[in-house]
Amino acid sequence: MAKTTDPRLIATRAQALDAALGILQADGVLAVTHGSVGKATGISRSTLYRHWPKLEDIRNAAFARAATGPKYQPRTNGPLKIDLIWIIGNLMTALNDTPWGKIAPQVVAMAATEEQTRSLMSKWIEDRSGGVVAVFDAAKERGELRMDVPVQQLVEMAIAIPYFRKLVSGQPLDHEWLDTHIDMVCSLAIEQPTV
Amino acid sequence: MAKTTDPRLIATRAQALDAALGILQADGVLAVTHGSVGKATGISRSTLYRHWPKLEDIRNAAFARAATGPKYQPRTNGPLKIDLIWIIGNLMTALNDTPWGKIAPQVVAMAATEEQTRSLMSKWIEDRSGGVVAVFDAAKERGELRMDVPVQQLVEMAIAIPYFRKLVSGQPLDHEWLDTHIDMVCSLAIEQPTV
DNA sequence: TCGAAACACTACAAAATGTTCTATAGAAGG
DNA sequence: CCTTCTATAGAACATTTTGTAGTGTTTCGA
Repeated sequence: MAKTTDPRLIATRAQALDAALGILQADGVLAVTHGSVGKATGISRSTLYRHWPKLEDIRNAAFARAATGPKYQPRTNGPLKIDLIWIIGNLMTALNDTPWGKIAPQVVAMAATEEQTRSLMSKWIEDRSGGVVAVFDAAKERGELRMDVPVQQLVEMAIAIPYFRKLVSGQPLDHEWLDTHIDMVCSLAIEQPTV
Repeated sequence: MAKTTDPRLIATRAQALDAALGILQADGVLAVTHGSVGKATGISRSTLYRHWPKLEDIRNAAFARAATGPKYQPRTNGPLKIDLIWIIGNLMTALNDTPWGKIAPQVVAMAATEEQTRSLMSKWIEDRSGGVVAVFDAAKERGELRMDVPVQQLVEMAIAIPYFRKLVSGQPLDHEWLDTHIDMVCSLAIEQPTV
């Protein structure tokens, strides 16, 4: 909260949140408490309470830490298919291999009852979909897109399906899937040549 | 567990699970405990412990109770668009207006760490997608479908997007959305007339 | 060097958790 | 109607967790 450059403070927070993130991935958001983080790190509970007075605080902070990562720069040179494979491939990697992917179900659940968590999730989704919007907008500018399908709907489709597989159906997100997924999106988005 | 016809037992379980479901919707899965359910119903903790010895048991039972509902009979007469509006409209209603929709985020989270919850969720999804599969299969039989898009992918697309809106993006599932969504699915699924 | 802040440690009250025991009330069957 | 079995309520208890407060020590920054 209070901005400080004190290295002790910074180190403590980083250490605590790393541990919290680990617990989050291993045992779910229920298991993340001042007590469990203290036990995992050796940081005393009183210190943790001082940093994050409420339970949601430390949990949200752990979520936020998971959300930090490289900013994804969309390719928008075209053609659409290549750009999409790039940006959705990045999303796929994030869901498969980063902490965010592992804790996504926990975030979704807590977002249902916690305003702060919900805004954190919205922000993450917005960042992601922003890249995809850019890709489609560029394609539209190049005249690659059909006019009768709104961009927003294409974006939602491109993102919703990998999320659904990750959160709900549990089906794999691999390169084979990625290809067919992108093909589907493209066949909907691109002006069909009159055969 | 032990099958009994004792009306006391049946009444107690029903009462407890109804309360658990209410707590689940109001405060999330964290809040569902033997203590909270006991306080809400007047049932003593010892009784609740006897019915559901572990915490996950009572939570899973509440989830299962939320999943009970009318079996959705898909229309498969055709045309595809009408059938889809029916079946996806039903899904929309379920997500909007039934307990399942309200607790879905909690189920997703617990499924990440609890095997039993995961299988419960899978079953629900399977039931749902089964209806949609039937719709597309019937359309295929009627020759309404393009041959180059696999049915499984169409099903996933039809279902994933409403789930994504419900769980993640928080955008509304209303009739206006339903129409555009179905249009999109159809335009992908149906043989385009050569204009 | 000195003050301020971060930290560890302890103590403690309150609540929750899980288990066990007893007594009572209701159900089922002869 | 009587007997047996089972479900339930309630109390008691140990254990753990949670939240707060106070004390002394260490470390940072000026």
